[in-house]
Amino acid sequence: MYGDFLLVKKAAVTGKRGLLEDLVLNERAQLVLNAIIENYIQSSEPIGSRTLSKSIGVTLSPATIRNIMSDLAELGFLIQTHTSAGRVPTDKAYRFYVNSLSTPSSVPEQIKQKITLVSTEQGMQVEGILAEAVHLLADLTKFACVVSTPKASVSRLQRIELIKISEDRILVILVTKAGVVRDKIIFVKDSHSQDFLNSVASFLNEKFKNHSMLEIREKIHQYLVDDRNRYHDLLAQAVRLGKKAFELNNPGEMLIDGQMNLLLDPHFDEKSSLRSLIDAFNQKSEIMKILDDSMRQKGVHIFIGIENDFEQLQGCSLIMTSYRNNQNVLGSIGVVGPTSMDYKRIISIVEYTAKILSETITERSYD
Amino acid sequence: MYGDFLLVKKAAVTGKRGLLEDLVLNERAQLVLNAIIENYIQSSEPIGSRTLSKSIGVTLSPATIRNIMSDLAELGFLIQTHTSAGRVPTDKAYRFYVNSLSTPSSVPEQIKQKITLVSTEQGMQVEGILAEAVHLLADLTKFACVVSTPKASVSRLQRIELIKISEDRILVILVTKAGVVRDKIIFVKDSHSQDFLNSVASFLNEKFKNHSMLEIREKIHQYLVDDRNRYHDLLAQAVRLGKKAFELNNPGEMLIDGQMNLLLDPHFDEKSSLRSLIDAFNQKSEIMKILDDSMRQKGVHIFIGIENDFEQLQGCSLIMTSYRNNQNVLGSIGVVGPTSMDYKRIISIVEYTAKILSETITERSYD
DNA sequence: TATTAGCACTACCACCTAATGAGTGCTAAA
DNA sequence: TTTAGCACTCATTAGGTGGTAGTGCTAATA
Repeated sequence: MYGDFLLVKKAAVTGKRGLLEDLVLNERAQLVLNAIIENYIQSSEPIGSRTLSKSIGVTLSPATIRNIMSDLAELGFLIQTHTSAGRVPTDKAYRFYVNSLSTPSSVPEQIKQKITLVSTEQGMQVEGILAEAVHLLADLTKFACVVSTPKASVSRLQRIELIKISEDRILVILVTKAGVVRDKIIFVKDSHSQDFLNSVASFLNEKFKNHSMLEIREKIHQYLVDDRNRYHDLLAQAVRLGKKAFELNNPGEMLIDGQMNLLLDPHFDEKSSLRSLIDAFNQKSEIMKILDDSMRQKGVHIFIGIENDFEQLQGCSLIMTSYRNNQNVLGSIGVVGPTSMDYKRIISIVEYTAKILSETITERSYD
Repeated sequence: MYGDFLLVKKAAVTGKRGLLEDLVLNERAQLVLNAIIENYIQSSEPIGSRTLSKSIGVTLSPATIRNIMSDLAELGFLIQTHTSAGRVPTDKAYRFYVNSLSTPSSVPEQIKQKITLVSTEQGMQVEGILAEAVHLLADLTKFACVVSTPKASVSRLQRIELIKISEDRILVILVTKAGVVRDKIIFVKDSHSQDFLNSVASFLNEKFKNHSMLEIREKIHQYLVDDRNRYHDLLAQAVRLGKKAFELNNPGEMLIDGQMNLLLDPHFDEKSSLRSLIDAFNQKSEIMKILDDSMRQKGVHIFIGIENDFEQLQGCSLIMTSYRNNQNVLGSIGVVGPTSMDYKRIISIVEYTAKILSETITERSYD
């Protein structure tokens, strides 16, 4: 009763060991599974042995296919919505499918042409470019898309400005090498003249230009613990102001576009799945976490359904990748869609968009 | 066959003239109509004479109510979805209802407590405050909410900074009195030293501080046409750079939140109305136009269904109002929801949120 | 031994039907 | 002017039917 005969020792091929990973589907089973998946991705409807036997390249009778399907179901790659219905791929099947996509399919020339960012010509800043990129991605994929703004901690200082707003408020403007301008207000006890602030700013600029925010914070900390009384007044003040200026409570932001695209997708038309989607997008911190994680490793990251740690997203698949300038990885961009998305196509589009985005931002960077 | 007997000459009351406006429903018709509307707002289901006769305060038999309803239908205040169904209010009915809401119902204390903006405590800038406000509004109303960022043209200059990025690029940072920091890059033919840019900036600051962007642009234009050769070099350069710096192609932006809330509303569950909603939110310029218009007049603006110029929004009602600092009207904020929304409640929430937002931003302004 | 044909079975779906019930409009009586 | 009564309409629901796409099992076949 086992579908074991579909399995082949992977050990023979790679020599690796594992629980299920050391077993691999035999060729015909793979063929059938892939056919089912690709068919389902297109039609969004359960697929049966009869139709499959016609659409598949090899000549296999429906009965044979039924046997294979039955075994695949037993192994957890397929499920039936009800007894007499066709089979539908599980998350496990999609994972298998995605893993087997070795050749990164290239983006069709026709779509490539659409992936261009025009905002750069309009003197727009990084956030504007990101907004355009995520909008473009949403438009092309017809799913929801997210992008995280460059992490402040890794970006390096181009310039700091201190502007006196009132007796006790100073506007801090940080320009990073990546071209991001961040501003915040700090409150101070004693009033400083604008001239004084200028000196402080130029001191900070000189001292910290080209250093990452993380480094800067460390160095300032160093100054402070070293011996604060050893420094002359300007320096002491500069360090104290600098501490406030560089400690950004800004958790990093993200832009979302095309949320509503998901509604047109047949997979999200039940009220319940809609609810969790809404929840998911309201809890930005969770999505932010995923974007952050995707920054840390190279390449495209794919989270299929149940693989998502965040429960509300377990009905979706995410495809994420990072973007960068010529110096640093800055953030990540990706799509949120149904688990039955056209992975091949979407992956390539996300990849290519990230590439164009990286190029655009690199061009824009202040190096 | 006419329902004319429901009507009373309004002329007798106000002395004004008009087409339909000089006629007003008699008291009992108003009572019935209001009851139907309020009932429908709660239940979202067509309401019949029987149920109404029970729920209404006055004792009126179903038959009588039927007569009144029939007349109201003839006057265009009610429609039937089909012959044997109850009646549903039309846009005209909602308009009537909204107009008759004389006393601006106050926000319940319980909700008032929820309407507080905390971002101001975190050194966040105006955009962050706006984001919080619109999110709050979406959360309270469970509809989609929009807010426009302060118009650059009306905001007055607090300070300009010019930062040399590369030989041919200058980063311009504009800080407005309202506390908005805007940045853009301008391209120049010949390289300038940072020192020179500092002189230009301090010249521009001195000359234009406290003036609105609109005024500044006019003045610069004046300088240019006057006689550009009459000025000495610094001034000429300053004017030329200033022209570039202050001509913002930035069309003004808006933030949207809670779009997905609309999906849970029973009125938007048909695919077609969903499509036009998605279109509506993708075409930001149209919504922007409405927000802009709402800035120009005082008070709350209500657009009910068909009253919207923008076709895609004709299935919705919009409730908009402006927010301001102590000097200027800065932008507007509002909700987009079904025509059958609880106007009384939503209006008061929008109004109160805008008030809190105005206070918060005023506090934050640099005056 | 692997594949396939045949057959019984299942469950959804689309369609029809009849019954129900909430609602209307009209008319005549109060 | 209001209301009771009555005939009528139409959406909704439940029950029943046939068709269809699918399954699982078994026995025959290559």
